[in-house]
Amino acid sequence: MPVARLKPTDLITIGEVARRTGLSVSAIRFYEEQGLVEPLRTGGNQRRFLRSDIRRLSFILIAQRLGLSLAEIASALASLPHGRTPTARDWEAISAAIRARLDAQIADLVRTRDRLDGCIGCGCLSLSHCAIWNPQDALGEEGPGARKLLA
Amino acid sequence: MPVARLKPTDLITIGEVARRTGLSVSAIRFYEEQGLVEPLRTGGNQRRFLRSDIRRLSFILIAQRLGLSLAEIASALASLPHGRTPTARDWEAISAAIRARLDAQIADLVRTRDRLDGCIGCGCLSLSHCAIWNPQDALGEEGPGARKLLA
DNA sequence: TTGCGATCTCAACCTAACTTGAGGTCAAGC
DNA sequence: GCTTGACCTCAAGTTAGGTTGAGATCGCAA
Repeated sequence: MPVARLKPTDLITIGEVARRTGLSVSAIRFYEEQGLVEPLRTGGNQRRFLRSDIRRLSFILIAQRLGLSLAEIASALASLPHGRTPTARDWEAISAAIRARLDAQIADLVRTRDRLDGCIGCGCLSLSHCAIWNPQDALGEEGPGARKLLA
Repeated sequence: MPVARLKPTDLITIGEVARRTGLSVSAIRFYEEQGLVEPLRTGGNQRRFLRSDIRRLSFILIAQRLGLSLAEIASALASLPHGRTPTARDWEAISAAIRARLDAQIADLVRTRDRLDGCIGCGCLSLSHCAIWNPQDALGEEGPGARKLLA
């Protein structure tokens, strides 16, 4: 089977990629530095991207939007064959993990909100018996570990 | 009316405050630097906290937990009479705002999750008609502005 | 009065995700 | 062939929320 040759028109400059993805040029360069994309180079050392890179970058934006860090996205992409942009099947696997994460975040926020509501109602602050001031259970974790609240 | 004198036993060292709040000593110093607490000083320049400072710090922890930045917390506390720790009434006002914020966050996450579910089901990635790849409406904002997704 | 743990200040470092600037090169149109 | 806008690299800066370390001082208790 003949391998399709790269027509010059298939190669996209970084500015064009930026325009099409909404990313800044510097962000794209940064993503390359992080190993998230690997553009080709011209003889003059300028980056040239493939169409699939745009999808790849869009995927990164979405995954980021869903709460993954660049490091996590990188490792998700790294598990795919070199240079491949996720297919539907890949996406299914990745998204299942993301889904679990979203569920947890939502549950956590809802729990917090309920607690807050209770607190507004009870008008405490007199402390020592307020759910939000005195959370026994793990209130999720987004900082450096849970903190004891209240002296 | 006689002003209550500060008995030495009412003054708390930073280490003690750390123990009682679960904060690190360095975090407490950092909070002072940010204007969130204003401990007294001994003749030897060591910090001495009031009991109310512990509540104040606990309030900070809770507000942080609820998603406020230190800057926001600072401005919330700044609107109170100098050095006062929020009372139930203050708390009610502040928490109403926080509540709205939580609601928005939850709604956003739920919307995202639903979208993700649709996407898993539709098995797309062929793009151009996928809700998550093509979000028209504002997908919330936690970065430097919304991005166009998809080329 | 001496020992020593707790504190002090100040500066530097940390992560994440980028941006900004300086100084230099590429490439396409006229 | 020249101009000009787009690109290049590399270093440093940014924000948030702190931590870490050095070197000096406090203050309580024996």
